[in-house]
Amino acid sequence: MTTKGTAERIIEAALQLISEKGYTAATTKTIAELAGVNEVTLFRHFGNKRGLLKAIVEQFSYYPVLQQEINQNVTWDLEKDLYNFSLKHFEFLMSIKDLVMIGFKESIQFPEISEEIANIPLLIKKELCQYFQEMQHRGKIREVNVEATALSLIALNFGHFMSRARLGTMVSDIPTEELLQTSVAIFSRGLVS
Amino acid sequence: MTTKGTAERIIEAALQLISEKGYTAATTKTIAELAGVNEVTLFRHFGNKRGLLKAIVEQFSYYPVLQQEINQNVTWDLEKDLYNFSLKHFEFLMSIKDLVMIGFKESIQFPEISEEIANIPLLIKKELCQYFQEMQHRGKIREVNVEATALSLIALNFGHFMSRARLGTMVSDIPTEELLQTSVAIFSRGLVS
DNA sequence: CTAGCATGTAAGTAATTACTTGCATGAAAG
DNA sequence: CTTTCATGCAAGTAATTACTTACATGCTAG
Repeated sequence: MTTKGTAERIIEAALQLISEKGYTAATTKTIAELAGVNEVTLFRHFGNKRGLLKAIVEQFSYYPVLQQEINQNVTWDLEKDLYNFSLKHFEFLMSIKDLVMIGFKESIQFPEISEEIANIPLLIKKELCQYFQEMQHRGKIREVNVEATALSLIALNFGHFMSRARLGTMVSDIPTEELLQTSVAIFSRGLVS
Repeated sequence: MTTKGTAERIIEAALQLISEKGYTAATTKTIAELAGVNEVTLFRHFGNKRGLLKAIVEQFSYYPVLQQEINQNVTWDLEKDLYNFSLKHFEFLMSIKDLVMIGFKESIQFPEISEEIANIPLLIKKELCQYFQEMQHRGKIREVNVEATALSLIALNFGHFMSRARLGTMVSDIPTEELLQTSVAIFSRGLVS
């Protein structure tokens, strides 16, 4: 089907441009140009500009979260697990970087988006809480507020992601893996009893 | 002088609207309305719309960074110092929330802004590196990559800030102080030798 | 009192924007 | 071969946008 191909190309172009310039500044004309499609084709597919954004958000909500991948590779070795998770978390965020940026840029104008992107940390928090609770039962980490702990690790990874995604190497040129390794090393040492 | 008053009101209105809707979607008309000023007054003060943004960024760069405040209250008690810093860091980011948001929203369209906002973490990193180095000399923390450590703490606080600033209590309703306290407790425990 | 200066008001302009309509084309499917 | 369907192309529209010009008003300093 060539139909699906063009629609996808339009969505990709819109994703890129809206994440770069914002919803209003990304005009339907430039989106169509980038997609290599006539502007009318865009309206025939999505009705209007908001329909395009809606399509993006829908694609967003169907995006597989890294839940399974986290649970599968658990070794119950704290530092190893947290490093593996943080790396996966970081790479996941990078892979949906454009979507995350749109979410943060247009969250006030389009509240639906805020709800969608808030789902990601919520799901991850849930998984992490279960993991930390089990680690507490096993006596491998000390008594802490598991929710606050989970949120802290998420914030840590998200902070690294935002720094790299928007500022690149302007703040530091330490390789991402090394950065994550150091932060996870500190974090896991701070959790062991 | 009423002049200064109006210019400031226009900047404030622009700050709010551009941070909410983005540069393009925040029209000069709505900015003038929010400032309670005629639209032409805006152009008489700043020439054109970009001049307004420039004025915002300039105000931004003259903003006092929390450097002194960090150095003044140092007790060389790791957890106490880091909590104090994290709270100040968080409150500082919240106080310039609109500016930070503009920085992240328009960093691609207006690269000058990126450079300005990248300065904040850079300055803070420098201060933190000095602190951690001194703490290492005093034998209070173990041998770690101080730069990566500083960046991690900054990322941690920034992550908390972004979560609260954009998602509010959607992700969690734990009070900010409690969150910061937990994350700093883990972080500082992970640093002690 | 008056001269200057910041602001308001009214009106307009050229460009851009989202979106529409009508028609041509070409490829695939029956 | 013909019908259907996705797309391209040309042209246009109403609304909005950044920005300008000309003139009126009111406050303040000398």
